[in-house]
Amino acid sequence: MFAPENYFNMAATSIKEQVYQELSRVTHAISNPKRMEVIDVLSQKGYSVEELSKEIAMSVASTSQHLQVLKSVKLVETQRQGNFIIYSITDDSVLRLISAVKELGSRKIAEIDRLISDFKSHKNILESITLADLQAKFKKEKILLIDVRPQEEYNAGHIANAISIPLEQLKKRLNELPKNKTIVAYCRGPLCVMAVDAVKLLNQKKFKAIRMEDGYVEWKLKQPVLN
Amino acid sequence: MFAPENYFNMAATSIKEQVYQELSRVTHAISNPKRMEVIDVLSQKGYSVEELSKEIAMSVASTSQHLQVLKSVKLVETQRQGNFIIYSITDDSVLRLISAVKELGSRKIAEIDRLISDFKSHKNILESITLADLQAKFKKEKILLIDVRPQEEYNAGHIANAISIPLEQLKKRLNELPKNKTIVAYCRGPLCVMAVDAVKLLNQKKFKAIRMEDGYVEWKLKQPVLN
DNA sequence: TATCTATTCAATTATTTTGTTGAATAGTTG
DNA sequence: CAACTATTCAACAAAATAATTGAATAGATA
Repeated sequence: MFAPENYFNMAATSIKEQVYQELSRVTHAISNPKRMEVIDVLSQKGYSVEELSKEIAMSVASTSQHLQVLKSVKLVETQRQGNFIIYSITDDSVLRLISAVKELGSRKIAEIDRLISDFKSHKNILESITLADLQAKFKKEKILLIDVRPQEEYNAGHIANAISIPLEQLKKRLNELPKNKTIVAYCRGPLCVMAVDAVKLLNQKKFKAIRMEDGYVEWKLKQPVLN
Repeated sequence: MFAPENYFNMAATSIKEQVYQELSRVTHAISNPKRMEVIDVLSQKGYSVEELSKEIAMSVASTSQHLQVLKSVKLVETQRQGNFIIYSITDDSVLRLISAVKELGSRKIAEIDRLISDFKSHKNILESITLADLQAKFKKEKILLIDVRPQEEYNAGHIANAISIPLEQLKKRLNELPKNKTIVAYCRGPLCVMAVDAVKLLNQKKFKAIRMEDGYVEWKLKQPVLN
């Protein structure tokens, strides 16, 4: 008896359904605005529950609950450091997933376009370059790349050849910067304004400074894989 | 007064929150097993609501509702054909998103590993190659690539150089196939068993046949972008 | 071992989501 | 223009989710 249809409809269907069930657990985990934010925040560096709860403006217990959800589908992992439990992104496949969501979201949802243009006009964001532009620029002229995020985020990982000057220290450390090079400032990514503020201050002080939209995460995803 | 912190905390925070809100609408749309299945089914070809409701075993009204959710975040789009409204995937960025979810899911969720190994042992799936293997094989030996999905799915798009022999016609069309070439059969992708059945039949009839795990979607995502 | 503290669990309530049924709508075809 | 039909809307009940508070736990330090 040759009944190929049966193979497909018998147990396969139910296994297929179970697979969809499991896969949707992953997307469910990032289908909540707060959890989305958590992933984004953790993309910069590891956080303890308490520290994270401040960053996302939410009670410790709720933060913990969200983290449990993310952990149960292995989007984040834990590691104990003394009294604290540090949560971080499991690996780059998480970054790729979030990046795919962002790409689709910002390309497809009119509302996001509107929000981003609101954001930009509100912030008076003028010139800015991307990672691709940066590489081209590197070849043409002398450039100093500065990372204006908080020191801990720089320590957790940064773009190659960037030096750390956290925004809050910038004003006091102007003497460290050259006037004959173009200064490129970056921070967490397209929606972060630390680099905007840095560039504003630098231009005011007669430095030649521009902002890079992309941040550490965007750069990291473009690096060749080592292992 | 230089108070950079304010820039970040003022309106930016609320815009940031709104962005997360909007982004999570995208992931929410695929955070339901049925909608996940819908996207997967639509990845093969466009479907009318009624046709789709049969494929996913759900009432027409519910199917329509799920489609509205997917449409509202532009994951699917519509096009009228006579009396029917045909739903399809908007573009490749949707495929990339789903593919990122699948990668993360199958790499991270133990449950999915278990389901897939259940599936494989149940189906007695032995040898199979991937897309990468196929290209290498093409150079070394004579190969005939057959697409055993239903005719309409082949018509909607297929791997280059593949010929269409739907599984249900295979037995009658054995005379069209060569004995001196290796026959590679593919269908919808890793979890579809049509190619398994095809290979079983072909081997039984003394053809030299193997199965390719990847399907049309996997192939399409690897093609260079044209526009 | 005892104490201290970060984190997690449990119980609760308000809100959202899901799938159904049956009615309404819009668009096509004759 | 009338009849038909695919699709969508509306209303409902059951189930799941989110955020809070306060209690419990597990691990580290002294």
